[in-house]
Amino acid sequence: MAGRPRSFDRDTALAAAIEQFWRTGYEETTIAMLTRAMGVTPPSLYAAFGDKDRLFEEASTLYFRRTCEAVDRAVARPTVHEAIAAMLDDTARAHTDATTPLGCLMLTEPRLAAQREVLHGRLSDRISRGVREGDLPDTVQPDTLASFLVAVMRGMSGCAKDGGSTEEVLAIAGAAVAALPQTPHQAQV
Amino acid sequence: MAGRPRSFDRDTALAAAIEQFWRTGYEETTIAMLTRAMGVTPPSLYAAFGDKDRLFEEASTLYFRRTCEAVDRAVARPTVHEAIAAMLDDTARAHTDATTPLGCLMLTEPRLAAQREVLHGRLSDRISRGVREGDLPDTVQPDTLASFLVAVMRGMSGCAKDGGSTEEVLAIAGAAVAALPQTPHQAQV
DNA sequence: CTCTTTCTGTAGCGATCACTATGAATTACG
DNA sequence: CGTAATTCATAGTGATCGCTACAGAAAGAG
Repeated sequence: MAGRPRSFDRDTALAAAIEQFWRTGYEETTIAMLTRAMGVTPPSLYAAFGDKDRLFEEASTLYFRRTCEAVDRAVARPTVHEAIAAMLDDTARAHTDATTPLGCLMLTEPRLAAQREVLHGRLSDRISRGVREGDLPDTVQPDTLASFLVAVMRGMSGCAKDGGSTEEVLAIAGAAVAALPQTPHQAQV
Repeated sequence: MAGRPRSFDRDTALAAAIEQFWRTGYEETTIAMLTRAMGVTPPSLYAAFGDKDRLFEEASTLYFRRTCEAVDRAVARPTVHEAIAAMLDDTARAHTDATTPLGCLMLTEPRLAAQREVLHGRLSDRISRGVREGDLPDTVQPDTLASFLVAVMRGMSGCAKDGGSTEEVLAIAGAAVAALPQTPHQAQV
């Protein structure tokens, strides 16, 4: 059951597909764009990845996994304030990174609401822990603060897509961090 | 130089076009969708509005004018905090209004960055006035706070488009309002 | 070598894209 | 009325959409 071997690297092609979807979104990305970006003809694309929907599914899932890793790394900081500051700082830099498309696929693509829901849950969990540990006043509603943070990151992504500089997106992140509720014992800087 | 009169109301058709672009964005909106929504055949559409680009231009400009009026009304409040709170509250309700499409065309559509820039400028001006009048500490950078507010509103629009409830979007607005810098003489509630 | 299997590029499928040629229909003017 | 002007609906245009039939090419198995 052997046959002619594939003439391209599947992972490399998938990475190119991620970039293309990232740049132009699901709907505006055509198969022609993908085949050009991936260096593959249509039949090879369909044989290796199924159809456009399944390719997007695979691409966005891999993108999501990487994003989650980055979020987890930031969120592992000892205090909530450090965690959120690190996450927003990373986010601002990633959204304006010159080596990748602008903004964030997960935050931008309409059909990835489920991924955003997962992100929201992770943030909510981290915030809950912060409240338990006294980093935040217990008047804070983790769900609400998590929604706020997702909204801010989405706004940062949009700003980056509009051509906003790293400094401008970082400033948005900074404003959000400065906005976090402080516990009474913390100094207001 | 008379001729057969137009059998549809141009303003009504334009309103329908606004709704359609609002719901599905420029790129994903097809002429077929527009003709159906507007109750007009393609030749009539092209005769009355030019091509798809010019129709979108006209539709988005009218949408923008209305949005600006709402923003101006909110921003006219005596203090910056009231102004921003009113604007974000209105925004949250508008984004989840059941009688209109979800979210905000101006904040969502990639090609309307120029309109967002104008909104940013208005907010920046209002914030500058607030700093001059002592509503905000003079450490506040109007540009940055305006960018932050635009980002939050964009995030609210995205949340609404994802199906978020009025309460959830209002909560984001509330979190942003609570985040506004206070002058020393103001009580921290 | 042949046979089977799998991948390759070419070329094209029907559907839909934005857009329009055409001629009948409907008005005002004389 | 007749004529000019304008809009109307029908029925398409070529281009591109996602996707695939087909036949040749490249591998292992015998």
